Amino acid sequence: MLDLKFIRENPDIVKAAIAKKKDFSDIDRLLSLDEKRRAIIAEVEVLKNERNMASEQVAKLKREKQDASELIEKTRTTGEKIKALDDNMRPLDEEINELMAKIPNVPHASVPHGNSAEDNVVVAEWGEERSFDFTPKDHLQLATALDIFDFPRGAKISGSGFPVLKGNGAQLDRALINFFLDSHTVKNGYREVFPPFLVNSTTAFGTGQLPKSKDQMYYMPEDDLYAIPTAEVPVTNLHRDETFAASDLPVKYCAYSACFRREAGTYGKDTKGFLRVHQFNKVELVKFADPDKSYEELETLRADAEGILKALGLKYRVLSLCDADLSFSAAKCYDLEIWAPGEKRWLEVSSCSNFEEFQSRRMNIRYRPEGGAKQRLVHTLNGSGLATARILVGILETYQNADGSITIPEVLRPYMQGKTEIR
RNA sequence: GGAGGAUUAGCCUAAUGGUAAGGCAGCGGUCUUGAAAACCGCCGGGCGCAAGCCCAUGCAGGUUCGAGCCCUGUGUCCUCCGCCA
Repeated sequence: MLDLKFIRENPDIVKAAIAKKKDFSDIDRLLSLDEKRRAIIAEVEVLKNERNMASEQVAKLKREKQDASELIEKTRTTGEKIKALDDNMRPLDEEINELMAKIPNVPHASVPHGNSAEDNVVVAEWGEERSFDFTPKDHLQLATALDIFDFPRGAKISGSGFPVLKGNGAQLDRALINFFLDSHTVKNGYREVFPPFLVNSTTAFGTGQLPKSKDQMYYMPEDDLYAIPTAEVPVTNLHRDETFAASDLPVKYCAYSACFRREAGTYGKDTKGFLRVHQFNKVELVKFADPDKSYEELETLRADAEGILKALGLKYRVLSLCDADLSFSAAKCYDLEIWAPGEKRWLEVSSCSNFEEFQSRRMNIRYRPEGGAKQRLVHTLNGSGLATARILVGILETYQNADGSITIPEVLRPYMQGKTEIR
């Protein structure tokens, strides 16, 4: 959520951001409602002051055992006027809140301009493309032959897009989760959290999934709970309605969770294998940062995610998303993409974003600066570190051998009882 | 699922229907070689240059001149019963 005052003072900046993100929020409508609302507030505050003073007089008269009935009668009409004005204001408040909740974040100045994902800028590339002396297969062919993924049975028990991992595939997935968590907790200084996978609507609102992306989450109406699309949602909400001391910052968490996504509207896209599924495993990194240092924190967050890819020896590149491709809540975002030699394409495996105050305003997460100054909103950041599904694709395709076996990357072997290959 | 109880600021705790008191923690200062103690100030939010005004006792309504307090609905937590890995 943006600051209404900021919108009032910078309507053109906000309108430009809305246009870029192909959003339809009506800022003129918002500002006209805001103006009406503020006029009513000015009026009603005078009346409330009148009423408060009169009530105090009544109290005084009663204490002195004097008659107050005349003043009470006079004040009755003031109360009625206040009620009428409050009633007028309620629909304004509601519509303002609704509009505010749907206005996207404004891109940071360092974000490249563009019109679509085509205009994202490659800011870094790492690793050599592996050369093959045979024709590399794609992950689905490899996994099917090794019997480590089972899509048909996943479809039988849940539906399409719910893969079953088996044998070495299940173990490899678990190895990745543990490797990610160990890397971030031991080397990178994140505190591990294991969050609930179902969250209430207030929580889903806090990180920005509600109201706009309601249809992308699985919802359990009996209990009014949502299945989390990412651990970002519960972990960022850990500190909702809390205030940090400045010396606490940055606060860094990593969390494993299963992630559930309806992927409504994407049918027909990436239908093959493990590329786009309704349930997958992910280790998420979340930071709460001093607003003056959040862009440095974004760089280290990105470096922490990149470190995993380097350790796994996967060729990757980093994109700085252009303003048109930025998500609803993000002010700036880097995507990490690995090269999949079987698919012969780049696969997004991580998004590292700075949300600035956009989420912390929704969640009321503050900190008190050094010297006891007034509380300020913190900046929140998060990034995948990483998702296992597409990493599995990258590993199978990159480390495949001519006979269809897979060499296990060295860093994962301790997590797989020292095995060196899957066959 | 049923029955009770609780809910006030970071924490703890007050307030015959009369306009949120106090303590702890924290921050700033005085004092000190340094620290502690002691003392002074600040310590929910918004608007305002300021004086000040408005809002705030889980949330939403209602009654009232006036609601932390009374009424209705609801959220959350705790305890007990039932069921259960």
